[in-house]
Amino acid sequence: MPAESVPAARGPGRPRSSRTRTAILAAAVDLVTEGGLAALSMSSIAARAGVSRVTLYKWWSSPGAIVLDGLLDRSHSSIEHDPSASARDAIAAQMQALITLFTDDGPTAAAIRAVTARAESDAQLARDLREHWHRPRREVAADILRRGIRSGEVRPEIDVEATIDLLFAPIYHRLLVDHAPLGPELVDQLLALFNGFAEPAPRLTST
Amino acid sequence: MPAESVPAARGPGRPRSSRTRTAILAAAVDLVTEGGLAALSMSSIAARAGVSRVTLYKWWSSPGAIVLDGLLDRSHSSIEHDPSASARDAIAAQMQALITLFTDDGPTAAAIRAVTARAESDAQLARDLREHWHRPRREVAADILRRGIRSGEVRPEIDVEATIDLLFAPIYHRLLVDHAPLGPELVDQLLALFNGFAEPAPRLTST
Amino acid sequence: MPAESVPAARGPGRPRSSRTRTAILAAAVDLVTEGGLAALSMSSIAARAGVSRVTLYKWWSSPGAIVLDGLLDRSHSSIEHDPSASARDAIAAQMQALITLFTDDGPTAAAIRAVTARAESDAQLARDLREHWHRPRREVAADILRRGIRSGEVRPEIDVEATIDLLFAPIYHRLLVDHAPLGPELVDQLLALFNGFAEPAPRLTST
Amino acid sequence: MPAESVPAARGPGRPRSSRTRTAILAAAVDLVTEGGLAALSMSSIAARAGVSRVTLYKWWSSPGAIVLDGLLDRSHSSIEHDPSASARDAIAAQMQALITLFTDDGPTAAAIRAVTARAESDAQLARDLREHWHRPRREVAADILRRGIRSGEVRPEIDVEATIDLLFAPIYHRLLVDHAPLGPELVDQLLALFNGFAEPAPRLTST
DNA sequence: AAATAAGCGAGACGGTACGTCCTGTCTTAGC
DNA sequence: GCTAAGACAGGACGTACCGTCTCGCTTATTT
Repeated sequence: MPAESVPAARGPGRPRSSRTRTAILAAAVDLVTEGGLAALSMSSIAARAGVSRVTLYKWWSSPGAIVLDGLLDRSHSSIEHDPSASARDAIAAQMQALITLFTDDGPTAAAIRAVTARAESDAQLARDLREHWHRPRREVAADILRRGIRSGEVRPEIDVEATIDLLFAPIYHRLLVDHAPLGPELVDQLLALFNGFAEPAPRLTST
Repeated sequence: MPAESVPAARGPGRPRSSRTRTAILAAAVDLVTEGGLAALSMSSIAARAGVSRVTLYKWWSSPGAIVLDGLLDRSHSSIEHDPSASARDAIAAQMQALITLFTDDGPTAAAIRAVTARAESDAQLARDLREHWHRPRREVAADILRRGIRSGEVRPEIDVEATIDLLFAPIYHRLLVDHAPLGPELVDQLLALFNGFAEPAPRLTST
Repeated sequence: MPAESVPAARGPGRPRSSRTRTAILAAAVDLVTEGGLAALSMSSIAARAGVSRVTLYKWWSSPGAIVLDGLLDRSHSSIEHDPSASARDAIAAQMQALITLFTDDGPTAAAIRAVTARAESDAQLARDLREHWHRPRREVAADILRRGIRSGEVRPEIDVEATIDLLFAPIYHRLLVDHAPLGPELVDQLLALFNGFAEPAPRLTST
Repeated sequence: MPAESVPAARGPGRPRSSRTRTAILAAAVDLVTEGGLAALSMSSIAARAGVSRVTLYKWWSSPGAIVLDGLLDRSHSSIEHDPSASARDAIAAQMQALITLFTDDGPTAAAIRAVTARAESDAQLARDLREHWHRPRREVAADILRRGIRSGEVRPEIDVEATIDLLFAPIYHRLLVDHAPLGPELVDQLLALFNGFAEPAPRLTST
């Protein structure tokens, strides 16, 4: 149930109202921001958006799917990165961007928390979350790391997937469990513990 | 809503049935193992345990609280460690134990997933989960690290909290998001990326 | 789904609220009086009675069943008759009573119309209507006729069932189709066309 | 909403498809035969007829109106009678024809039952049913009775409307309430109880 | 041949009702 | 005083039909 940008081939029949779609996504994100998952139901979204419940069921299968769509709509561009930066700076920028998103953009943080929670009992939603949120972001990070390996900035023997988990999972973990504050200093704290970047000296010998 | 071990002051009236408590916790864990959060409700637990719904409300405030109680009952002993081991071995053992718990003990994995999900919209449950599950385990890890610092095995400039997140969050993240398999090899993959252990010999010999 | 007068054996559990039952039956009859079948739904009855829809489903299976119950509650006594009257007078009284019920008691007329209409597509309701409304009334009429036969007032060769249809069906037909006014004069008009009563002369020869 | 036989003034624009009308009426009657009123909806008729719902709304206002149209289309000719027969035979023939229609022609019986039921909450449909089904049939019966009065076969003091109800209402009543079988023997049973025919010989000889 | 107009299918949409399930509370009886 | 049984209001679920509203295509008549 990802966000579709194609406006459909335009056959017969009344065309889908774009105002409706927008209102629904906004209502879902607003509700989840204010009251979390508990405030989220097909009924409450429909009421808030001024829309019929049937219209919701027509296009989405669950409240979680709507929130995920709203989430993807509002933050799809955050995964870009500067190709000229060093691997370390690029990874740090990604981590920083994620933390900023979670701390400065309340709706996004609430939406991620809610969708992750709902995914526990909704396999389709779990799949969509993985495919449309985590996978693109992990691929960007993986690209950065692989480019760093090729350029000698990153040690070639690292496990890329484990590295991404090592650096990014703590951010999600703090967002979900809230056992410690989530702030910008976390980036440096984590990177200081990571030994995947090659030291200046050995870098000359590689390549 | 943590597990109470004190048998209550024993006033007048019919004493609380321990058989009932056991049956309720077992029913909750069974249900969550079979069907996740979706299968879990006060009604379904009461039906499975052969108990009145009112009894549940008398002692717990939500299905999540019951599952958490069941979870704590069945795995409270898993956080012990051998004081004679090296810091690295002790940390690795903790990580390994957690992974084993999640991969070999279906009920525990299901319960953690469910309680974490429910905690998104239940502040009290979130607090109990942090206090009774995460905090004791983090304290054990913190002890190991601090002892390592004192003995010179662990670099003293590390941030202990960030270190615990770095090493354990990936395990929870894989359990929840399921983007990559959760297996015993993850321990070595993660530790290989961690530079917090002071190494007598030059790192170049590792590989 | 007939009206139960037995107050149930009184076991454990909260006893059924009699106020609720009364309010539901009244609401159903009121609604059908004001707007006919179209105004009648489980939802509208529940709203009018200030009661949860679930409570309705607990005790009745359809709006029609509720109206029938209300109907039986309000007019169960109308089928009595004076055993000392002549057969002709007793039958006339029954016919008159039915017409009066339909013309003077709007709710009853509306309820009978609605239940008969709904019975077209609800076999259980049709059965209940036959058993609890029509059958008792037909039995009273049959008793009168059979007593008349024994006393010589009624010709013995008549078909009792056909006679009851002949005399009473026109009343229901006018109520339902409304092709001609339903008034007290109909009783004499119909009886004037009926030849089932024995003439005064032959009466002496019988017995 | 009666059947129009005039092919319309033929203005500009695409003419109405007669195939469509036929398919719709057939679909409505089929549905009502199979499942009664409950199976009848604008949606189900449209689906069965392979037609758009909008087309239905263009020409009819309700499912009941469609069924009535279908009913009138299929049985308009059944009210003719032989002018040379006696009044008694002619009335008996009308009664017999109605019973035969209801017992041998399932679709017609189902349609009458459904339309009568729906008419309870649809004043326009009730009017159309009276005007286009009952009134023509009652007029034929009234003609027979009035001709009988003129010829001396029928007693002049009878109330014609009441007589028609007396003889025909039982047939509709049995069709709707189904409290007793509807069969050809009913005609003689009813006529034997009717004293409206002037009899030359003394009634005692009948038996 | 083009313009005009109605018939008609496809599809979106708000609204209402359906019957079911779970929640949290309350009321009774029994242990 | 713990517990089971049960009644109840409230609210969400997912589905069905309602009636209305665009659309775009088709089929005819009129200019």
